[in-house]
Amino acid sequence: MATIYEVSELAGVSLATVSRVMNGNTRVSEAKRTKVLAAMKELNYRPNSIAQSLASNCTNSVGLLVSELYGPFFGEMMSGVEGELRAAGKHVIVAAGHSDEASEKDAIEFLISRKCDALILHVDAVSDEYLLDLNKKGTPVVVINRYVEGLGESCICLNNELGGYLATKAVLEMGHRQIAYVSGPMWKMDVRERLAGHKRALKEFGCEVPDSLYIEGDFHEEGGVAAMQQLLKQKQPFTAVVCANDEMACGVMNCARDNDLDVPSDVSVMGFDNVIMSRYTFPHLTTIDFPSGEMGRMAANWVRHHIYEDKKKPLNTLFEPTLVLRDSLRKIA
Amino acid sequence: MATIYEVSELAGVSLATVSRVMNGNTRVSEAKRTKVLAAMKELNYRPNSIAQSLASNCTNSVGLLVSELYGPFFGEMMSGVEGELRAAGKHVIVAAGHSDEASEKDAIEFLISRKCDALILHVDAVSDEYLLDLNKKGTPVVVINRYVEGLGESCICLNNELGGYLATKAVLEMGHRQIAYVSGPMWKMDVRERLAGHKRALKEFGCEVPDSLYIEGDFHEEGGVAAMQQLLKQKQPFTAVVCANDEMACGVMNCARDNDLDVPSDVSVMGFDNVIMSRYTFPHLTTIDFPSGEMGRMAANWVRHHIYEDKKKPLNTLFEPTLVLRDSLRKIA
DNA sequence: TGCTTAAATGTAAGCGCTTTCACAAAGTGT
DNA sequence: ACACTTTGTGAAAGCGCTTACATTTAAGCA
Repeated sequence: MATIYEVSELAGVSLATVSRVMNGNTRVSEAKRTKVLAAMKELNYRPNSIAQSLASNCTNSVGLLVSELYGPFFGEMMSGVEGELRAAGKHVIVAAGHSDEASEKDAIEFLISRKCDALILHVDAVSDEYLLDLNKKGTPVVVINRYVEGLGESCICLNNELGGYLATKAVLEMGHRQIAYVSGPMWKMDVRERLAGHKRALKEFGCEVPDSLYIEGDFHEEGGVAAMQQLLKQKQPFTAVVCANDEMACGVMNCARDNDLDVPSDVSVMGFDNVIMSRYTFPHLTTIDFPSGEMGRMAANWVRHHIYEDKKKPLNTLFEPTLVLRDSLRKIA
Repeated sequence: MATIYEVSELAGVSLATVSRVMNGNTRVSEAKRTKVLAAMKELNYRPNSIAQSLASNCTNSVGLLVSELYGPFFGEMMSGVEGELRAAGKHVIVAAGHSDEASEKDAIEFLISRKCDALILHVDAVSDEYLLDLNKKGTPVVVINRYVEGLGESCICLNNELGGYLATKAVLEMGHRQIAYVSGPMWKMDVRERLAGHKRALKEFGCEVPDSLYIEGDFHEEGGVAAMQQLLKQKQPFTAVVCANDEMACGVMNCARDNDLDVPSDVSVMGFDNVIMSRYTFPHLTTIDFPSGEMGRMAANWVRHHIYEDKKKPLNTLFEPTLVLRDSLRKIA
C-alpha cells in the first residue's frame, strides 16, 4: 500500500501539500493539486485512516449500542443509523447491551476504548447518572428512546405516554370497557410511560379496570402467551387486550386462537411499535407506529451536525407516535 | 487521558516496559510489573487503541457486511458475529450492501479503508472473481452462505440444495403432487440451489410440475402475495406452495386467507429459513431451519483462529439445514 | 574469581498521517 | 519604488503506541 510519502515523492511536492489536497481545507495551487491527484491515481493511493485518526484525533467512527442486534425494532433503527452515517463517510461500530447493566457498561467502555467520536445508545439498564457522567467526561452521547434530564437535545425520544394514550383511546372509542393490559418489564422507563398513557385514556373515559387485568410481560412473544393464559384462567372478563409491544400482542393472539377465541370477534388486540411483522400476522395487527428507522436517522444526524459539522442546527428530537389501524381491533356490540 | 508516557514516568520505568506489561508477550520482572499496574490504575490509564493499531498494524476490528441491517435473518447472523467477536475483544464495523453490486463494492472499500483485519461478507451481487481478487490482494475474507471456488475453507455455507430438497420432500411425503414453487430472485446463487433441491425431490418422486407453477418472487412478503395472486388467477390447480423463504411464505398465507382459502386445509405452505417470525404466524409455518446465528458465530471463529490466534484448526464450514414441522403443511386426502 | 549466557530493561526508530510555523513568492495600495 | 498583505509551500514536530536492537543486570559454571 502506497503511503503519502510515496505520493509526495512522485508528485514532486511535500508531504504537507499532499495532505492538503486530501483534506481540501487549505488552498493549494491548481498545478500542484493536479500533480498530486495524478500521483495518487497512479499509485492507487488510499490514505491510512488509522494514521489519520491518530494524527487528527478524530476516528470518523461512531459507536452504536442497542439491546439486541436481532429483532425488527433494532434492525430498523440500526439501518437508519448506518445509512445516514455511511453516507457521511463515518464508520459505525456496533455492540449489544442485552438490557443488562454490567453488559451495557462493558459495551460502552468497549466502544470508548476504540475512541469513537460519539456514541449512539439505546440502553435501558444503565442509570441516568452514568450517562450524564459519561457525557461530562467528554464522550458525546446521543440517547434513543429515553429522556435524560441534563442531556437535553441529544435525547431522541418517542412520546411513549402519548402512544399509550392513543392505543387505549382507540380501544375505548370502539366501545370496549373491560380492557386488559400487558405491559413490558416495569423497570423500564418507556414501559412505565406507555402505561401512564393507558391510564390517562382510561381516566378520560371514566373507565375503571380491576388490577387483575394488568399483567407484567417481558416484551417477548412467550410473555404474551403467558399473560393471555393467565388472563383467561381468571374469571375477570375482558373484551380487549392492549399490549406494550407487538411481539407480546402476537403471543396474545396466538394464545387466543389456541383457546378457540377469534380475534377480533371475541377479543380485540392492540399492539405497540408497528414492527414489520405486525403487517404479516393474522389478523393484521392494529398498533402504534414507532418510527425507529426515522429516529435512528435522526440520531445519526445529530452526530453529523454536532460532532462533525459543528452546525448546531436544531433537530427534531421528540417524535410523535401514530395509530395504525388494521384488523385486530373491532367495535364492540 | 493519560498516555503510556505518564504511566512509565509514574512507575519509574521505560515506555517499553509499560508496553510489555500491557501486551504480556515478553517477560517482565514481577517488581516492575506490579509498579506499572499500580501506576496504570492510579492514572486510570486506557491504552489508545488507535495508536496501538498504527504501531502494530492490527486494528482489532473486523468488518461485517450484510445485505440489510434489518430483517430477522441478518439480525441473528450479526448477533452471532458480534457476540463471539466482542468476547474476543474485537470490534465489529457494520455496513449494508443492499444486494446491489455497486453498493456492495462501495461498502467493502469502505471497510477496507478502515483497515479491518478481516471481512465477514454476506454478499450476493458481487462476483466470485471480485472476492477472490480481494483475498489475493491481502484482505482476509470469510464469506457466508456462498461457496467461492478458491476461497476454500473460509466459506461458511448452508447446504441450500439439501434444504430445497428436504422442503419439497416433506411436501411430497404428505401426498401433494401439484406443488407450486415461489423462488427468490434467480440471479442469486442460493436461490438457484434451493430450486435445484426442489427439482431433485420432485424427480425422485417422479412428479412433474407445469412451468406455470413456478413463480419468481423477490424474497419479500409482497412478492409472496403477488406470486399467490398470480397462481390463483391461473387455472392450473395446486395443493401446496413451497417458498424459497419465510417472508414470501407469509405473503402466500395472507393472500390465501384473503381469498378464503384455509391454510393448511385448502393449501399447504412451506417456508425456508426458520426466521423467528415463522413461529408467530398463523398457522405456524412449517419451514427449513437456517442456522444463521450459528453460522455467524462460526464466521467469527474463523476470523479469531485464522487472523488473531493463528491456530489453523479446522472448523465446520458446511451447515446442514433441517426440517421444522409446524402447522402450515397437512397431509392431502 | 572470571567468563559465558540468559533474562530484563532501556533507547530510539518507526507506523502514516496532520498541522504549526517559518518563509518565499506574488499581489496590493500609495 | 516601498512597505504590507495575502497565498502557497516545505520542514519538522508531534499523535501514542510497538518493537528491533543495544545495553545492563543477574545467574550459572568451571
